[in-house]
Amino acid sequence: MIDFKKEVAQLISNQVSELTIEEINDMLERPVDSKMGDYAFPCFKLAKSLRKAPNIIAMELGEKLKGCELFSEVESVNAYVNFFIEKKAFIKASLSEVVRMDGKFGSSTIGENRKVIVEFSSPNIAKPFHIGHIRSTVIGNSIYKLFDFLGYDTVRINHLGDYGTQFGKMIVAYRKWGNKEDVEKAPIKTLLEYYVKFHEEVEAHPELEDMARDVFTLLENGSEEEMELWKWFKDVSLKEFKRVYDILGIEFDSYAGESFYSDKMGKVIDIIKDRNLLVESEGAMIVDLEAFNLPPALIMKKDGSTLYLTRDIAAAVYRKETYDFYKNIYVVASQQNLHFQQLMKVIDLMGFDWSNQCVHIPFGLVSLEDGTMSTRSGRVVYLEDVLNRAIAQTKEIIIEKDVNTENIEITAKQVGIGAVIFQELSNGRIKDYVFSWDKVLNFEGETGPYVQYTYARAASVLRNSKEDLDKLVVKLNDIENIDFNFIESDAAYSLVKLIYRFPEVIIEAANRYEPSILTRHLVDIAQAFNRFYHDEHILVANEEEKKAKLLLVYAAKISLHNGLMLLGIAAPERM
RNA sequence: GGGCUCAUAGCUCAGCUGGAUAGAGCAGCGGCUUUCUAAGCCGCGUGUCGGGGGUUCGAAUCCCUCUGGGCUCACCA
Repeated sequence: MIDFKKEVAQLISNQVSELTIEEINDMLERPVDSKMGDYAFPCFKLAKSLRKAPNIIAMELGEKLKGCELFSEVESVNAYVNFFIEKKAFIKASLSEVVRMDGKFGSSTIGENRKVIVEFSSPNIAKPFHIGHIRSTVIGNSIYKLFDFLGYDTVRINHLGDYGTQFGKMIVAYRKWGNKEDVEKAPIKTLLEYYVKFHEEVEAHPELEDMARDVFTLLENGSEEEMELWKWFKDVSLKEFKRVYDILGIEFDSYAGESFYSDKMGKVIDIIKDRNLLVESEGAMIVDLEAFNLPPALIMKKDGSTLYLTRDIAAAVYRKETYDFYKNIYVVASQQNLHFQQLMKVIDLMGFDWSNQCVHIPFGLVSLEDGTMSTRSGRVVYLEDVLNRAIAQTKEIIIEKDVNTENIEITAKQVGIGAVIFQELSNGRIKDYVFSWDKVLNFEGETGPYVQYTYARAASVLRNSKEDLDKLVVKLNDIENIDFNFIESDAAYSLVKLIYRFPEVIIEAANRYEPSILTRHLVDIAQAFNRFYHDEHILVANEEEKKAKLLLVYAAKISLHNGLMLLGIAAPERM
């Protein structure tokens, strides 16, 4: 595809020797108002070296650049030189690209032969999968899809919280107050009750803590009875988690959680020792990070058992050895910023030059209207409930609107789940937010259903065109014979512009690990499409006009489809 | 107290590595369906961009400082 920005930079570069083409490219911007042009070059920086007023420079430069074929107009306004791309060339370049990519529009091979690991979701065994977990799950899934679409080899890892003293507590609690049937009926809910009770009882009976620690030590040493219970807890929990993943359509390549690394820490500790990093402090073994303005990293407890950080170091080393990753991405809450700073610093000090290939992608906290979520106090909104309620509401709307859809169940699921995921990916990751039923169940405006609806509209137009879709695309392939005059209106042209930018938006979203950039762009495309759809009639009698417009609809439809897919959202053909 | 982070319209938020009059959605009011899906489209905004300094031709954007919220700081994960 023609990179129009580069073309502009080249033109200017021919006239301006003071700046390199890269510098010019960086300086080029898109004017706030498209009436001012497609690209703008500000001349302020040249004022010093040319010893002229910026507006004079702009005027002179503008004169020299007039009359080149890719640009219909070059205009100087104040200190800016504004470029208007020749519309037909632009439309042709944009839409040819969509057709050429044959459904894969927006994808790339820039990541070829590079392995990217995305660790995400990572819930704790025997704890509820609540609304707080949606962030890592959905953001991580989208980041995975973005990298996958850009050609990277990807590995999705669910780093389960399946290890630690908490399981000592759980086993003690189960033995004291539990019974098998209850757990089998509602595993996580019941196990959580035991866990809560443990914390209540421990106030009056502090010896329970010691029991829990002892039991965990037994578990760590592979004691059969404890292992069996732990395995059971894990199995029933995973079954519940998978139910949620199925609804969301999310899969993992590996469920290697914390316990997976329990036998891989000795080696890591040896390296730390060999490097003279391990020092004793208050009975525990630490790596002193004071020189880096960080609190000490605890490697080993007084009693010799390891900690979360130790396991994460082992996990990183294991992953490097196993996958030889180009990037090792952790989609984990911002609460753990310090943890990851320490993790990466220790890896660095251990002499691994790949420590900077590990990247923590933090996100903000979800709280409830009555405060922070707390599993121990039972103040929690289950993710599964949110999803089911969104599906139920969608079903009501479908029935009320009497939508022509083959299968209400499937459509309701696609739209309901889409609404929840889209809402989650709408804003910047780092922001904290308060969960609100009103918000997730609102389907108007900048929402998932709005984008899906737009997609369904486009699909409907193509259906109604009475053209066989496959044949249509082949026909459209004949780009030379399409008269782009018919899609030069403001409404059509602004849609083309957004479609043109779609591939670069995907790259930016991946580079910044920020799916919301894509989410926002999809809303823009949907808005532009709806305006076009409303203002102009597509299935007109004139065959030439119809052909041009259908090509645009087709391009919009593919963009929306691929965009939604990258967010982990289905694109329904009817709704 | 130290570190990290956030603060933009009534509410929820965009605003890319500084650039031309700061933008959406929601809520509110008013329009638009003999025409391809009204989950739609169009119109209506007097914002100390938290306050104060600084850098710059130019700052919501970069630096400093203050205020306010969130997270976090040794044997949990």
